[in-house]
This record gives sequence, C-alpha cells and structure tokens, in this order.
Amino acid sequence: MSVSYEHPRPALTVDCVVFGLDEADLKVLLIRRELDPFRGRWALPGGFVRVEEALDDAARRELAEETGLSGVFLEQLYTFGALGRDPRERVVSVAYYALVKLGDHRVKAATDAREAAWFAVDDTPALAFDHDEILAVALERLKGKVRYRPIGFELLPPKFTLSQLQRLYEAILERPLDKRNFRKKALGTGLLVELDEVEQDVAHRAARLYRFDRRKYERLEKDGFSFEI
Amino acid sequence: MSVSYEHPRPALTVDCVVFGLDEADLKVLLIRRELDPFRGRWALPGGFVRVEEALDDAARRELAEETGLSGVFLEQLYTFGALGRDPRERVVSVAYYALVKLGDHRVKAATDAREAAWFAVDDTPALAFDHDEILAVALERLKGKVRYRPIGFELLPPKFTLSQLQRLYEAILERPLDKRNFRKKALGTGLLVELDEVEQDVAHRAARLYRFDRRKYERLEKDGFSFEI
DNA sequence: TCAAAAGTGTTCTGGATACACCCATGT
DNA sequence: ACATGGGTGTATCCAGAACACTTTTGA
Repeated sequence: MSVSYEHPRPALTVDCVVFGLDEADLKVLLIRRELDPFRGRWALPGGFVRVEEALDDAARRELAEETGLSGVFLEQLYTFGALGRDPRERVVSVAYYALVKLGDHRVKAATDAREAAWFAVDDTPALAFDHDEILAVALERLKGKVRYRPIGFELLPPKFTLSQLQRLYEAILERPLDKRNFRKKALGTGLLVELDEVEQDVAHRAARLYRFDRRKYERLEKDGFSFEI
Repeated sequence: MSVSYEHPRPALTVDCVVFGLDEADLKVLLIRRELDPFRGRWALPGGFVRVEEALDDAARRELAEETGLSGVFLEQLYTFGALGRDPRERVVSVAYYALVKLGDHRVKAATDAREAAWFAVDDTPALAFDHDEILAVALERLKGKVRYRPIGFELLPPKFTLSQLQRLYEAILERPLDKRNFRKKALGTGLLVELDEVEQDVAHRAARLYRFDRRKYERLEKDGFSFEI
C-alpha cells in the first residue's frame, strides 16, 4: 500500500501523558520502546494518526493498544511540531493527557506484552524524543486545571475519603494544604456526597467515604458555575 | 514534485484567529476565500504547513502572506482534527490566536491583494470549514487568559490611557467594570509606568498615558508571580 | 494504653465589591 | 457655562490563611 502527494507532508502522531495516583504519589505511565530510534528508552505511549480517524480516537486507540487502558478521562494538551523532534523525519505530535484510576489498572499495564510501567512524575528516566518536554507541559497543565476544574476525581476510586482527596491535591500542587481549610472548601463546593460507609481495614479510626456528584457538577457547569480548590 | 508514503497521511494546516481592538470593539481579521471549497466565504487566514517548517513559523508565514501582519503576539490555541472538517480530504489544523495593535495595521490588511477585513467578533458571517468553532474556542481562551496574564497589552498601542485599558477588558470579558476598582487593581499590579504625557486632541480633560512594563513583568514571571485583573 | 489518623471552629487579614462626587479641559 | 470624560476614597463583605485540640478505632 502506497500513496503519493503533490507536496511532502509531515507525519502526524498522538502521544499520551497518562497520570495515575498511587497512594500519595502522582505517577505517569511509560512504555519501553522496542524499535529504533530510541530503542530501549522509555517513552510516552502514542503512535501514528490514521487518515480516517479523529485525533481523540487515535489517542484512545493507541492507549488501548499499548497499555490496555480504555474509558479514561482524556483531553488534548498541546501540539508539538519542532523540527528535528524525531530524528527520522518530520513528525508533528498532538499530545493528550489522561487521568486514570490507578487501582484498577496497575497490574494490567505492567504485565502487558509491551513493557509498561508507572513512574513517579518527578523521578522519570530521560525519555525518547521530546517526551520530557511534553511531560513537563502536561504537569503544568494539570497543576493549573485542577484549581478550577474538578478533574482530580478522575484519579480517585468512586468512593474516597477526604484525606485521599487532600493527598491528591497535595501531590499535584506539590505543596501541603491545611486539613481544616481543605475540608471546609471541598465540602463547601457542594459536589461531594457523604456516603453511609467508612473505609475498611485500617489500623485506626476509619474515615467516612464520599463520592463526587458528577450530575450536579454538570448542571452547575451549564449556567456559569465556579469551582475552586 | 511528488512524494509517496507507505500509508496515507492527513494534511496539516495552521489557522490563525487574529484579534484586534478598534476603539471599544474586539475585532477579528478574516479573509475571503478565492478558491473552492467555500469560495467567496470568509475564513480564518491559514494554510498548509511545510515539511521543513516549525508550526509557529508556518502560522507566522501564513499570516504575513495573507494579511501582511508580522511581529505580532502569537500563541497556539488547539488542534482541530475532526473527520470531515474539510470536504476534500482529511485535514488536521493547528489553530493559533494572535493579538495585534490594530491602529498600525488597519489599512494594510484591508488593501492587500487578497480581500481581508476586520469584523466585530460577535457579528461575523458564517465562516468556511469549522472556523466558527475555532473562533469560539479562541474567544473562550482569550477571555480566560486575560484574567491571569497581561496579554491584553498586545492589543493596545505602546502608550495608552487607563480608560482604554478598561474598555479593552470590558470588550474581552463582555461585562462592565467599575472604574475606581479597575484603576486601583491595574495600578496595583505595579506593571504600569506612568508617563509624563497625556493624550492629545480630545474635547475634554486629557488623560494620562501609561506604558506596560514588560521587563518588570518578565522578571516577576520568573519567580512565581501572580497577575490578575 | 498507645499510636494513628479523623474530625472540628474561630480569628484575622486582605482583596473584591459597591458606591458618588469633584476636577480639568475644550467648545 | 456646559458637556465630556478624568480622576479619586471609603465602608462593607467574604473568602483565604493561620492555627491546636479532642475523638475514634484497632493493635
């Protein structure tokens, strides 16, 4: 199969920065490259966009193929198109970032045929291509977005404690938060539903579980809401 | 000249949403298409990315070629890649938005060989391709960004009055602002330099002129600043 | 009874908002 | 003199920040 064009075209790829939360650590999912260039180096999952495939679909497909993940929160990040970012030829990459509930997926990704592993975001090896830069931009975006959009919940299980939520925000923002103020503000949004359950199997007082009220958020979002942590 | 590839590739373009301020109105620069598809319809300036050209460079080149603009503030917006957004073939477009000091460029753009004109952003004709959507996203972005980055100054001449600045913010945010509070806040940033000049040729008390202190802003930006209007 | 984390209230401060009048200038 | 926009100060309110102790539970 071969096609020809009047003018040369850049190749188009998608790359995904997949974030997960492991206890109190923010992690990113990387895969080890099996082919040149950068064979053996860790990289972001990604690949070529097909000609009959929307960008978001390409990102989801690559994510599924390379890491087994599906049904995750996914949002476009930025498009990287510097000359020379791929040593073979001109490649423009539309980067996405994804947020996954890590509990479900931890093992799967690590035992896939393709070698994949979670790394603490501040302790990654030198990545292939310009993926270090992409990761940095994704972290910046996450840090900014989490302050005015309740996307953090995408990283938590459906039922969570306020302490888990606080640790999440602390991990993303990279600074400690005051417990009382945090709880006041989190509950003050009115977007947390108090459940009649507590966490299990802990060696201390069990914390109450909450869930995120997505419906309510979506309703608020319609008519000029405002969410902040 | 013809090239061939193993797999078909989407074509890659850039499109630019160029904003300018005309008195108190926010305007966008459009060009009339001379070719099919959408011949005769208004569209955003843009065109194909060359294979040896960075994305930003492509955006600047197209802007210069189609509108005569150069040296403007330009930032990547979002990449649009839905299927069918171009009726001919698969085209992915990296959209940019630009901010220009309209005074300098008003005539030039309108008298270029190619027909180009400024339209009030809330009174544009139906645009070619998905350019209505791109424009909407750009407006959203501008509205958000102007609140925490002093990019508004890119739309004003180097010397401006506080009333001009206020009208600019009112135009972008689409709501009136209190004069006293606005001045307090604007001056409170410490980023405005009071000049020993006043505006000329007005039929009332002449307002003092200010300039934006870009150096100071860049210094602040380095070590965790914070700018808000 | 001890360890470990859950849970809770108040004070203070600073920025956001709301609001109305006098001033300078050109016609 | 008058019309036009320039320029200024204060009171109120609310959200954010700072801060420490008691409670519950399992080991």
